[in-house]
Formats: sequence, C-alpha cells, structure tokens
Amino acid sequence: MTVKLTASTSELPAGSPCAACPVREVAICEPLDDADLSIMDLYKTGHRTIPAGTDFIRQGEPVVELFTLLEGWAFHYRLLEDGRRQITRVLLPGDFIGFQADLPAPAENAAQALTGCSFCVFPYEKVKIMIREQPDLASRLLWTIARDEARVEELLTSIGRRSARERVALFLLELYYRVRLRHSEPLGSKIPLPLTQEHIGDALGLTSVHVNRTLRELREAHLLVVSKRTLQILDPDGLAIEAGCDPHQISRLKP
Amino acid sequence: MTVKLTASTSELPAGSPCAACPVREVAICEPLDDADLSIMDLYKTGHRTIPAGTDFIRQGEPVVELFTLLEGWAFHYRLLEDGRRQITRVLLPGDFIGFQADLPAPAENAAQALTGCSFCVFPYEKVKIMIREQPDLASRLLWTIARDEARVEELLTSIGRRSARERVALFLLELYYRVRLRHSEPLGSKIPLPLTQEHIGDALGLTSVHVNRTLRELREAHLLVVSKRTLQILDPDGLAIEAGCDPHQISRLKP
DNA sequence: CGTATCATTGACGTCGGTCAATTCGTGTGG
DNA sequence: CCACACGAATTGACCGACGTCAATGATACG
Repeated sequence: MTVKLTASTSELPAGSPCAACPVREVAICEPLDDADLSIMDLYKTGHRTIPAGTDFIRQGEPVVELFTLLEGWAFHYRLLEDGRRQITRVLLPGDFIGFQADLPAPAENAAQALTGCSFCVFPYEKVKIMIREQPDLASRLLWTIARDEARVEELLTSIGRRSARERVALFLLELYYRVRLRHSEPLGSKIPLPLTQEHIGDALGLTSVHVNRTLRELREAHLLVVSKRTLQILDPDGLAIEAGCDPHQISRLKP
Repeated sequence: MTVKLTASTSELPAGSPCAACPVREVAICEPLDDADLSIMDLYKTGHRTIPAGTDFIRQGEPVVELFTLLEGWAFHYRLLEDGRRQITRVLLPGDFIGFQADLPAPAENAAQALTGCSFCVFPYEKVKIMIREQPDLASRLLWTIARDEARVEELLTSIGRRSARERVALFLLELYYRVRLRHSEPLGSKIPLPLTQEHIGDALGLTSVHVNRTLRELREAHLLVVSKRTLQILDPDGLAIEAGCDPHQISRLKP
C-alpha cells in the first residue's frame, strides 16, 4: 500500500459547456433540463484534470472543494495511524465526491485517482448556497448520498459476514454492473479494471495475497477472469450464487 | 441470532406536543425555532410505542413510514439469505430512521427495537413533500444522512482493518461518547447497554463467543466492564490507544 | 536493458470460528 | 418462597480461513 502525494494538475477556466457534459444523466445536475443547465455555472468554478495516483483529497485536511467525477476511476479511503488502509468507495464517472456532514472540516475520507481523472469543481461555500437555493438539486444530492450510504452498508455486510470468496465475487459483480449501466456494452464483455489486487484487498478487508488465491479459484470455476487490468465476467448468475445472493437482487442495482 | 416478529403496538393521535419533544435539539426538527415548530405537524402523523424486540422495519418490505426515535435504543441490520446478520447502525434517541434513496421501495435495512421505544412517525409521502417545501429541514436531513454514512464508514474501516480487540474497544468507546453527549453524566459513570454479546458480534463481524473473550481481556486490562446490561468505561484514553486511535480524535465525535 | 511494480505461489503461523458443556440471571408459575 | 425454564454468558478443546513471509515471474516503462 503506497500513498503517492501530489502530482502536477492542470486547470481549465469556468464556463465550460455543461451541455456537453459526459455524465449529465447521472450526476447531481440531472434534475436540470437544457434551459436551466446554466444554473450550474453559478456554483462550479471550472474543470480539472489529474494523473493516475494523485491524492486529490487528503484525510484530515479541510475539504474546500467538491467534485463531480467526469472521466476516470477513483476511490475514497481511510487510513489508520499505522498505515492500514480501508477503501470505502469506488468512484465512477458521475459520482459526487467529497461531501460530508461538516464543511469545511477535516476530510473524513481521502480520495485518490486510479486512472487519469477529470472533474467538475465546486467550492464548498457554493455547494452550501446551492443546497439552500436549489431544492431540486439539494433533493438530488440527498438521494445521491443515501445511495452511497447503501453501498457502504452493502460493503460492510460483505466484510462483516461473508467469506473471502463471496466478497470478491460480489464486489466484482457489482462493479461490473455499475460500469455496464453507464456504457451499456454487451453482457459477457470485458470491462477495464484499474484496481490492483491490493486495492481489492483493501476494499474487502483481505490481503492482496489472499485476493490472488481467491481470483484463481473463481477463474478455475469458470466464473470470471481478471487479467491485465481487465475484468471479464463469464457467468453472472453463477457468481451471484457464489456470492450467496439471489441473482435477481443483483440486477436491481441503481446507477 | 433470533428475529422476533411483530408484537403489539400502541399508537397515539397526531398533534402531540413537539414543544415537549425530548430530542428537539438533536433531531431533524432542530432548525425550527419555537414559533415554527408547528410546521412539523404538517408532516408527522403521531407517535408510536413498541416493546423491545419488535422489528419495526422489515428488510425487503416497502418502507412507507419513517421515524424519529424519541426514547429507547434500536438498530438497523441486514440479513443474508442463510440468516447471517450484520448490524449496520445502532440507533439512539434523536436518530432519523428508515430514510433511503428510493422511497417507497423495499427496505434495504431492517430495524429492530432493543428496548421499548417511542417514535415520532412520518409517512414517506409527507417526508418527500417536506424535503421539497422546507429547505432548512432538507438541509438538516442531508447533514444527518452524511453523518450516518460517516459512522458506517468508520465501522467498515474497523471491521476491514482492525483486530477484534481494537474493534470492540472502539465500538464501545464511541457508543459511550454518543450516549454521554445526550445525557451529560460524569465521566467514568456507567451507561445502560441493552446490547447482548451477540449484538456486538453482529455489529463487528465477530461471533458472540469471541466477543466474550475479548470483553474479558479488556476487563482484565482494567479498561472497561460490561455486566448486567451496563457499560462502564474505566480508562477512556487507554481504550482509545487499545483501539489504535489517537485519543483526541475520538472526542471530535458529533451528536 | 535495468528498475519498479504487480502477480503468483508455497510453507507455515495465528486469529477468530465452531462445537459443546456449564453456569449465571431473570422472570414465571405453582 | 421455591422450582423451573429460558436466554445469555462463560469457558475449554479443537479447527480452519486467512495472514505472514519470502521467493520467483511477469509487465511496463524510461
């Protein structure tokens, strides 16, 4: 587990075209129709692009900016004092990042880019104003946070009560569905998976060594293949059963 | 692990006196001053009292009512198909219960009373209206949900990355501070703890047998005593160290 | 090519689980 | 008031899932 610190960042000016937003349908701006879309310009300050490995929120430092992830993968995590790491959420395009009960306050979760990422940037004071002035967006944000919490609870349940094999099966299956919801590719196809086995272990409360062994088992059972930063699900229903889950419950996943 | 089903419930009519509310300062109605307090009558339908052990939200059944817990202890939990249980949150007076991304929709978390409980009851449609009509309350609710999520993430990190001993120490210490924030009793005093060792295990991803052994260790180290549904913290700082935590970080706990 | 990172595998250790017996505590009914 | 019942707590013996340590291979990148 290594924590890379800042790398170079580039920043674009405000007033970028929300109309061309790649995550318009899934981000917090979703309630706005074309005519109202310019409302977002009141609250955002621009775009930003960062390279893979950048820590763009650091645990314990004040959160002064929030982000909508436009492109790339990232994750939220917490560190214990001795360096143990728990990944709390995997972040995909459209996710709103950095919101917490107290703003500004020391970040409860750090955030790191897994791939190169681009964001829509919001200063925290403007987010607070937005919540007050735009009930539709506040309501959407509430919905979003509640869904995030449900996902964390799901992960909590996995780690607390499922075996390593069940955990890995369910985690990858859910990621697969989440990604496929955004880029609807044919079932059975491969998706990029920019997580190392150590990331997967840190998300699931396992060591990378045990993740490796578990992935081998699942591969030998012809359920999935993880290789070269790519995930291929061979047997979704089989995996759901392996995960100790009703296959139908998995597909009720929300974006 | 036993799941008791419905028991008798009693219900009071609406129009109960919010002014006499025991959790006025910590519940979602907190933003309202005395003059505006009657606003809540637009959205609540009354009070309800249930005995210990009642499942008042059942996993998978539609959530049609939400609650503010007025008195008593309860918890949210999830069940796997084979009966394994994960407790996701311990609920104390003032907590808002049952909110989730989709309303009404099958409950993602069940909820059960640990002691006799009384609630303020809100039908889900009225909560949705409240969110639209009352920005202050919506904002407060957002704050509340975000804090809940932070607590779940904390638990996730514990289960994923801490030893049994660290988990138990931190869990009880945080409960202790949460309870003490509401009824400010002298430090070192006892608090009621209506959780069995099986509940603690189901919250922390352990078996009740191992919780028992861990509690004995902590008792023998003169850190805490759990006995007869009572928790006494003997050495808060020692426990924080045992939990692998900076003692100062613990006291930054929010209500 | 040389170096760094990640993946893979084996040998071995341990933390926490399982099973089962006993005790304790509290509430209940005779 | 005592006998009993039932859930919870406690303890020991044993086991297994997962962690630790360490060596080796595979990939990518400058």
